[in-house]
Amino acid sequence: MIFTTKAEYGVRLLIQLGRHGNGHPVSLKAIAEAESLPLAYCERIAALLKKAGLVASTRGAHGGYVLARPAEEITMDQAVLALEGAIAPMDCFVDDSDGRVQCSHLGDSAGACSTKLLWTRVQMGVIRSLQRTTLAELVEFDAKPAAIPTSVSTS
Amino acid sequence: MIFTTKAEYGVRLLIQLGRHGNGHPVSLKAIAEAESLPLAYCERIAALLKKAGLVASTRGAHGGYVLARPAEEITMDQAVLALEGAIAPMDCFVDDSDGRVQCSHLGDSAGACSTKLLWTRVQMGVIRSLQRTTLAELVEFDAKPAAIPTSVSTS
DNA sequence: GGCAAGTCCGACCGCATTGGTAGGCTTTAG
DNA sequence: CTAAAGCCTACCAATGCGGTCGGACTTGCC
Repeated sequence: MIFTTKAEYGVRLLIQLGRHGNGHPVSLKAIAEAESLPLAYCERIAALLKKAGLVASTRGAHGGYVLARPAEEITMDQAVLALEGAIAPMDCFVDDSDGRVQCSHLGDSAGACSTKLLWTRVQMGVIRSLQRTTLAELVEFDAKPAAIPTSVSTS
Repeated sequence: MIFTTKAEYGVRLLIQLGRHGNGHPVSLKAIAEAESLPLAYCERIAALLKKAGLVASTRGAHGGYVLARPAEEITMDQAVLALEGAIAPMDCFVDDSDGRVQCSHLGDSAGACSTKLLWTRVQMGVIRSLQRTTLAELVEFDAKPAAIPTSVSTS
């Protein structure tokens, strides 16, 4: 059970955009170098974020990307949904509208998914955790990493 | 972000064992037929559950599997951990002892994982959702599926 | 106008994992 | 002794992921 690197890179990308909170855009090349990520791969990820309306782009020379909204209004469930396609704990869950997904097993009377209850709870746990985290929070955490006692010790 | 079918099948398997709550063991063949799952694959999954001490097996004719503990004491985080290997939202999280996993990126001073905060929260959300669900609950849900209003409507 | 710096877009590729199968062993009730 | 069951190892096809390449198109700037 893991998110792919799309989510990881995409969130990192958003954080970088949040740090350079000026008006003028930041090029992907600069971000890719700062995070040491492959540029071509970042392009595809940025496309996902743009399609979801989280970032805006200006083309041509001195172009680049900007956050389409203030970092406080960007919650991580929007980001991960855009990057990962869906937030479902099991592949029998199919997208319904957006974010909210449901089990798509044969609903024929008896039986159904007995595991549906479990995966639905897990899904809600994930989505709520993501919703509670804003981009602004991550940007701030990135700025002063030593301040917060997260009980996650890096050996 | 999905669990594999190991988790799905494994939980289904546990539920079946919970339903036949008698003393004498149930053969995998019976369960595989009841859930229409490939038998050989179920064997490997049952091995995972056994290694984790969730089920006990008796070999030979009329043998099979039994829950090693009462269904009320089996929480889903134990099950999923046994089946899936680890409960980590990102593959840069490496297993620490069991269940609790941590980011294993280069901890060299500046930077570190700025996304660590996010994935840690998600991980906690998943684990808490799993811990709150016992096998007994799923068995009961399986018995009377119409009684609980889960807001998950099967169209 | 031309050039360089950017975003965009599609095709392609190696690799690891997943889901599943096959076959053969060992154990044990009847 | 035999059939029913657990066990165990090796194998295999398909999928998706991470990543690359090449080429468009746009645009500021000299």
